[in-house]
Amino acid sequence: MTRTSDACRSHCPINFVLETFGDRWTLLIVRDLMFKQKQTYGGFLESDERISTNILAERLKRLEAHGIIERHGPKGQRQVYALTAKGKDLLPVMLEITAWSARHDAETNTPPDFLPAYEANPDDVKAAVLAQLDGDGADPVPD
Amino acid sequence: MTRTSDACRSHCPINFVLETFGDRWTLLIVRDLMFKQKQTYGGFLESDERISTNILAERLKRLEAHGIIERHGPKGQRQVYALTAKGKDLLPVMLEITAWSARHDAETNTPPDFLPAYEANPDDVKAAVLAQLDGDGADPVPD
DNA sequence: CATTTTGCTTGCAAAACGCAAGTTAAATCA
DNA sequence: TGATTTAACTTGCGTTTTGCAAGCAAAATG
Repeated sequence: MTRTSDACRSHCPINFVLETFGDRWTLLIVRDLMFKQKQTYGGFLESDERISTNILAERLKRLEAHGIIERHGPKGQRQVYALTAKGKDLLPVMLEITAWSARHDAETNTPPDFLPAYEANPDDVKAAVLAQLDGDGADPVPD
Repeated sequence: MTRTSDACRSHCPINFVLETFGDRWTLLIVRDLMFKQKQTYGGFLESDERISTNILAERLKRLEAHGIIERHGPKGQRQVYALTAKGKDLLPVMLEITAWSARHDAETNTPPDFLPAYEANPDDVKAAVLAQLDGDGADPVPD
């Protein structure tokens, strides 16, 4: 088990996000919560990248400790995970990452209409994701 | 030495950046190149987070292999590193990361005037960074 | 031309990862 | 209602990655 409160290396803003998200798995959980309507342990496990169970359990604890997600449900029982306000606030970062990959990965999963729509009006795309996160039945987003 | 071409886990755009930047060090090198006018091995070593020499050498190779940076200089001799167009194109991601940390890290190094300026006019901030990268003597940026 | 600095490699212990196999409790079903 | 399946984790263990320290060769400096 890793320490939950890493002695922070600096308060550089880039380093600050690396202290929480600087590994190959953590951001995929945020992606699943933000874009893929997944909110259970089993849901995260099913994702294409095949996270292993011990890593997933540890990352969920870390994300909760950092105030990015919260878990709901009686203890010892099935949990439902959700992004906190701080977690939802990562949306602009996630969308810029998506846009960068759309520009530079020839084989990206991102649908071809995402990039022009996002560049023309980023706020509309953000609003659509947030609306869906806060629970309407609108269309899914990026990838 | 790690394999330079990781079998990619998926072409999800979030995962795509993780394949290159999903560790605790790689993005710090991009930060140094983009915001701190560092472009040598020794410069990167001096940063607050204290990267070790073997990790730095390996990450520079990886970044070059992924087309994010290029090295200039006769082989075997002192190299000067610079961001490629693909690397510079990470600027929007870097600025959104900076903004998120400025909002959520109470002890952030980011100067207090960055956030309002960036939110009021992100394009001006981007233009200022790019101008400096492409070599004028303007004011430094975020932290 | 001796000394220091720079750019990187090597070795090794410690930590993190990733697969597989448990374990425990809830939901489903006969 | 008792048996079976499913979901949510935990544990063990071999492999990979990290991170500290030391080494080394070439260039810069004195």
